[in-house]
Amino acid sequence: MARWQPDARGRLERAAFELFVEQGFAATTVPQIAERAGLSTRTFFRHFADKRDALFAEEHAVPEQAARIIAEAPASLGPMQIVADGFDAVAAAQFSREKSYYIARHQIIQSDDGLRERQLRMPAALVDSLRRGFEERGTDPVDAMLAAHLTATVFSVSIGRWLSSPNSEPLAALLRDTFDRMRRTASS
Amino acid sequence: MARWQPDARGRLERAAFELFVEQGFAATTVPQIAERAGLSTRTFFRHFADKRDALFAEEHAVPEQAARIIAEAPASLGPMQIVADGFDAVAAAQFSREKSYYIARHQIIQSDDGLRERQLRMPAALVDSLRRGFEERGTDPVDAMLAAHLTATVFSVSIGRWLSSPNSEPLAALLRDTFDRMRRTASS
DNA sequence: ATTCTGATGACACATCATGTCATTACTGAC
DNA sequence: GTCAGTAATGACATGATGTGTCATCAGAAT
Repeated sequence: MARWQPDARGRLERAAFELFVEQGFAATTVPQIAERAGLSTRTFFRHFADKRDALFAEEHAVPEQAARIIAEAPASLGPMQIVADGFDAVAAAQFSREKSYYIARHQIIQSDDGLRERQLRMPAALVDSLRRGFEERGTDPVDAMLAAHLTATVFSVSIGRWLSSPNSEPLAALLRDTFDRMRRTASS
Repeated sequence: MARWQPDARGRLERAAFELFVEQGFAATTVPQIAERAGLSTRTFFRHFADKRDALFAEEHAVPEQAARIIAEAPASLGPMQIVADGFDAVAAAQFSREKSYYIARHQIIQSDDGLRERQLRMPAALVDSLRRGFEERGTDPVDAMLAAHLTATVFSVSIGRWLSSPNSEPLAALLRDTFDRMRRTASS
């Protein structure tokens, strides 16, 4: 038998999410989270840089998948062609929990300034990952940065549309539609 | 004679900037900033929500000017036309200090995770301001959001290019060039 | 004169975040 | 088998952050 209960990080994540739902983000303290997870406060800070981080444990998944897709794309394709072809794969692989979870999480984030700010790191990390991927294919740095920003915009706007209603269209359809509208807007 | 020295907020801003340059952001404490400004720690937190905020005192200027430009634009213009016409005015009104100041400030920000995250609020606030402005003109909400993101992208990328070298082209030229390249990238 | 207002100081306090050392189970070499 | 090494955790101390509350005092309003 292991000395400690397994999955300390996961227990902390779940305890934090539960407490944020029950009491709100600002009203829950790190010692409370640690206690519910059966761990010490110090251990919480070994797994997360701060209280907000417990809500962003999966933030690396999208940038990592994006980097893989770009690295594996045929050399003949330009950045925006790769992106257009990748939407379905990302939509299928990410956001695999129940939609109500993402909506609840979104509500927590919107309730707190610090969390809203923290969330801005997600599109920023996606831009970074995309830009690096495009640059490694030889794309001009400015063009790579622009393509990265345009792609992150499509994701941000699509996810916003997806979360705006429990009955919205599937994310993959929203990504394609937002991409088309982005192109039309850019050339208007 | 006034009871207190004037411009407490400005003195705090300058003291903070000096100390960040001298010692680095992480190594300077709020009591140090307050002492150099001749004020109490409590007064610092009356003017700024946190230590990082002292570096972002001017962050409202660009979104406010953007809102004004949109509100005053002829009703016949679409969002991207307003934006294309507004670059020169923004470049002329903002960033009026010595360029070395913005480069030094940029270096401080890049040196600290918390500051990098804090900086992400600037394009986010610009997106918000632009989106609201476009929506008030009757633009479809999704199109307004997309036009806002595209515009913020042009600003972010242009400012990045401008700060990347002390001898870069003037910001206004970079804005126009980045805008054109963004349009080409979007339709590639 | 009196009252009101607004900025500041002083103090207390909870929380956050980190440094440091001890503890304990698991691992692997011998 | 034993023993040293490693990794995760606990325990404790501490500096920094950020806020609530009340007092103080100059100038404005009346």
